[in-house]
Amino acid sequence: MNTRNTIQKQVILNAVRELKNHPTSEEIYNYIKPNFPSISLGTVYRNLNILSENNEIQKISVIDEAIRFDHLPEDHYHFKCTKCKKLVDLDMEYDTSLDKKVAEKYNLNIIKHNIVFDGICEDCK
Amino acid sequence: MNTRNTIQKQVILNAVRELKNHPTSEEIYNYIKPNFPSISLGTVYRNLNILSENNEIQKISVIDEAIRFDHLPEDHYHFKCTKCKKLVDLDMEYDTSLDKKVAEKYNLNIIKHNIVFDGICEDCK
DNA sequence: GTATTTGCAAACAATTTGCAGATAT
DNA sequence: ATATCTGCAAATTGTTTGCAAATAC
Repeated sequence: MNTRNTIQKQVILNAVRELKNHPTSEEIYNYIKPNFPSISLGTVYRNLNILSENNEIQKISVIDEAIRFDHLPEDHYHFKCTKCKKLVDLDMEYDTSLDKKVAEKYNLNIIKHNIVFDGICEDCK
Repeated sequence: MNTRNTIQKQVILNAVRELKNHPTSEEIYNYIKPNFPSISLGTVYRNLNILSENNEIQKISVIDEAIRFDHLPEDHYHFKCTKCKKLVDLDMEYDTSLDKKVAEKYNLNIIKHNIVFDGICEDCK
């Protein structure tokens, strides 16, 4: 947590926030590069990991794709179009009762849950 | 779908079923190797992809880990221990009303959803 | 008989890492 | 002043692929 506030880190966090829709590390790098040509891909990877460990952004893993990053730090659900592969944040209430239910039924300490809906988006219908 | 029934494919499917707890490709390869020394890792990867395309097994992607394989072909929920990284099938009903709710609210064709609960398992408490 | 699959090795893609110099505190 | 971070390149990890020989149908 002893993490310094470098220009690179700020630029990377801004990029994730500006791109919004779950970019990969590579996409973030390409977005930044024109305005900050000296930045290196390694630095992007390192900072994305730090930012997600510090819960400023979230990592999302998608089957057969590179890791994606979500600018929203709080828990929420996602929709993924199986055709165009687009990933979308869903604006619906996080259901804490699910965590409680599973915790009781299986005697586990539940921290949170994630839901990903698969289907076809409006554009691909 | 024009897929031949080779010994390798049978052995690989059996391995996933016997290992049960969501092995990686590498783990499946290592499990098979002693009894079938000529098998190659490439063949394991190829067949795991074919088997999951044919819905005989499922792919699961876990953050910061290799793809894992689930011997259960039908939809179900998972628990992941954030300490020991163990992934567990949860025996609870699949909630189709969630799919309906999202489909209506966002005007999407929903095929299915996945839920992964994060927390600490009994062994790690 | 022939199209698919295999084993092998090389290629590829995504991510991490070691290091010497630069920078934040 | 010094511990952390950067850029760079090389290394590592997970996975795919091209090819000639083997095999399923």
